[in-house]
Amino acid sequence: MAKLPKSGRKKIEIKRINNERERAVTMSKRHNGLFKKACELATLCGVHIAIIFFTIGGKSHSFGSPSICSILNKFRRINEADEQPENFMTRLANCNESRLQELNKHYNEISDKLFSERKRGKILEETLKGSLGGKTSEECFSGLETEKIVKEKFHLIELKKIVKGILESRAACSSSKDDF
Amino acid sequence: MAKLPKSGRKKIEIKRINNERERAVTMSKRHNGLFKKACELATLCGVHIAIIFFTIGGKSHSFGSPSICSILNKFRRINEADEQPENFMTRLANCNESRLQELNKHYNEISDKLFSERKRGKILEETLKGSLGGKTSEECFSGLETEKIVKEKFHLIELKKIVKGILESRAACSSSKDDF
DNA sequence: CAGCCTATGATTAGAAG
DNA sequence: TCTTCTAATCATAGGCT
Repeated sequence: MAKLPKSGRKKIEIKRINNERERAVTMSKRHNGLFKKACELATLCGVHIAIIFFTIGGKSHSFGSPSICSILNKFRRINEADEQPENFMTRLANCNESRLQELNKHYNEISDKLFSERKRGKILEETLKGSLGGKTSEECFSGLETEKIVKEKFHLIELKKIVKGILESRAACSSSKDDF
Repeated sequence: MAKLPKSGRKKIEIKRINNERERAVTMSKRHNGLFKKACELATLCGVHIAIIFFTIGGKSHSFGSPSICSILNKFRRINEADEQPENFMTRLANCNESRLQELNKHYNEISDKLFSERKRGKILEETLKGSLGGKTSEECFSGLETEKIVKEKFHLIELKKIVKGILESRAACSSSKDDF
């Protein structure tokens, strides 16, 4: 109570919280935050949105604007329009599913690393340039030139798009223009 | 060309954005933000979550962890208890299929790029160290230490394994676990 | 679990490419 | 559409009630 308010937010790693109590608190906070974001998105952009989630304990929470049912029905109509389901494919999809989650995580990691590495390169270059008094760094060593870096960047973006696409396509090969 | 941009974030009212272009931009940003939040919630708290939304234009986007259909099925079972439509999983699987091919290719590319970038950083560091006369680069800037680089390497290898695994599992995915 | 609090990390509005 | 940049707003970890 009479404690000095010293604590502030700290960076946390995005991985499962094992402490039950801590996890519950985080759940509660982020659950509210997520629904708030969804609500804002619906209002700002006029989208129809539904969110459903189940906690470890099996409780379900949902959010829907204008209503969950209308959205789920619409979703079902679109996706049921096709042919016969195949258990094999279903399993395949589920299987890939979890792997894709992993993949996405690893992708984010590697993406961060590349970013850090590039940033570091920049700092190095700046420092070097400064300490050499005007000489461009290219004159001092052979490495990747700017052009190559730009290309890398391009590939990173491409990869990001693909992963994103895969993750989004889980339900409806998304971004499909369905008219209804 | 390179003018310093003086703009910053401004408070906005949460109401429908009428300007189409502006709305699209906001949509894109907040869409990403929302899915990211959902992903974090799923990871941190182990919840199963699904998000579906439809834009004004009729495009649909979705997110699901572990998978949209498992969550919808569960939800439906709770609310109605009827049949399960998994037809679209077939399309999903086929969709992921080709994307995974792409992904693998791009992964190899980005892998190389990271390697090059790291190499470049090393060269820069060496050069810098030399030109500074003995001072270690750590004294001049913060960057990735060797240990971290090793870890990155590890992640890269892991990622590669995962991608490979996915590609190989196409025909032989045996285990599925839908614990609902 | 829900609230309050603060310092700080994360997100994003606005402008431009 | 998607990225980049900046600066300001927003969300939230950790602590306590």
